[in-house]
Amino acid sequence: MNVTTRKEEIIVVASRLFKEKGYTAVSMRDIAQAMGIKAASLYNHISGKQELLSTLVLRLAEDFTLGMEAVQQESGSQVSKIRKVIELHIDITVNASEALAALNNDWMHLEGEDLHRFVGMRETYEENFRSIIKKGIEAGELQPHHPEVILFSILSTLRTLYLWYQKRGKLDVNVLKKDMVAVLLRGIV
Amino acid sequence: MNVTTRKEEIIVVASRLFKEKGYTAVSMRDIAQAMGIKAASLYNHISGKQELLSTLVLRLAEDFTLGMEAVQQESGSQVSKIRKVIELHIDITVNASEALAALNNDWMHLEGEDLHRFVGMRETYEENFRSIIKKGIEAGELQPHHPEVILFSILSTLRTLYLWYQKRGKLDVNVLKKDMVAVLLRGIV
DNA sequence: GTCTATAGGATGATAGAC
DNA sequence: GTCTATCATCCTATAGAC
Repeated sequence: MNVTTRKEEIIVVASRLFKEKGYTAVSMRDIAQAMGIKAASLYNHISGKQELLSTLVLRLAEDFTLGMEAVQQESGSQVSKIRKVIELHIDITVNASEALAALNNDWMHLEGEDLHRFVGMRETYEENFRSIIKKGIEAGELQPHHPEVILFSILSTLRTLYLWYQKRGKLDVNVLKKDMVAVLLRGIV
Repeated sequence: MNVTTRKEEIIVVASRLFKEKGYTAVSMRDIAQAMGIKAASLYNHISGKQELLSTLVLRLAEDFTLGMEAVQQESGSQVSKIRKVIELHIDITVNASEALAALNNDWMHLEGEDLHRFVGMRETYEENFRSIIKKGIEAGELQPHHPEVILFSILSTLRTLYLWYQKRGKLDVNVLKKDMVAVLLRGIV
């Protein structure tokens, strides 16, 4: 049985093209050609180009939001929560590396309420992460560096993992999680 | 005296707009409007939109290439070379944070020989960095993690620093260097 | 150095036939 | 569900006046 609708096919093809050239540089004709149909036919399945972007970005943003909420409700140490966040990013990267490009690079082309919702979700996510780091410093679990530097250095690595995972992605996911946690938490020296 | 030519003004304005919306989403009309002139007038100073992109990207790529060559010729430990590379990225970020967006996100819109040159420079840069890390592991200066994980985690943080520097950039550059080196080398735990 | 006017083509999207 | 035909608009770039 085929559980993949035509609409979902279009979204998958679009995410691949968006990753390669960016949302603005991809035309509806490009997407249609990659599917072997004409551009006009796309509009039988989707309302327009914007819907493709907002579907890709908001879906993923919700995954991150739900994942972070789950981590926040755990009872372990702050370091174990950070480890869970790292694993969350790796899991999402492995499952949706194409769509992550849109989330990272093309979110600013969202319009109206979609843009507003995304920015809100991203801010909440960062604030939750920041809170874990601050508590970790207070509890003496983390080095007393500037919390923003810690937050940024971890988050920037995790956010761009998708760029690197496909190219060098021969590593087993569990090995990757183990090494990434070690490098990000304990450094390299 | 005014050392800023009209052409340089256009490049600066374009880099700001490219950072905000991406190369493809910025029109010549946008750039002209931001300068208070008409689009056609831009062509008296530049050959076209492509020239703006290739100037921004290749200029910076050369800065990184020269900086890396200087680091490679130093005589210190591998860790001290990594520290120098981190400082190189921070210096360039502070001086050209707008243009870094084009280098990171829009290099794929370069054409012909410019694209080829950029990709070559980037590969050489990564190869040099990888070589420092491998020597560091061999010499026992660095933890024996997968070299690619170390390379990626440092480089992804440094490459996206420009996104974060402007927002939270109240930190003194020397404090930032110190904290960034500490976090990237020694971790946070 | 900037303007108006415009060429020549690409773009997102719709209407209506099959 | 896909097609052809088309619209209205936007795009980069050029020509030529001032």
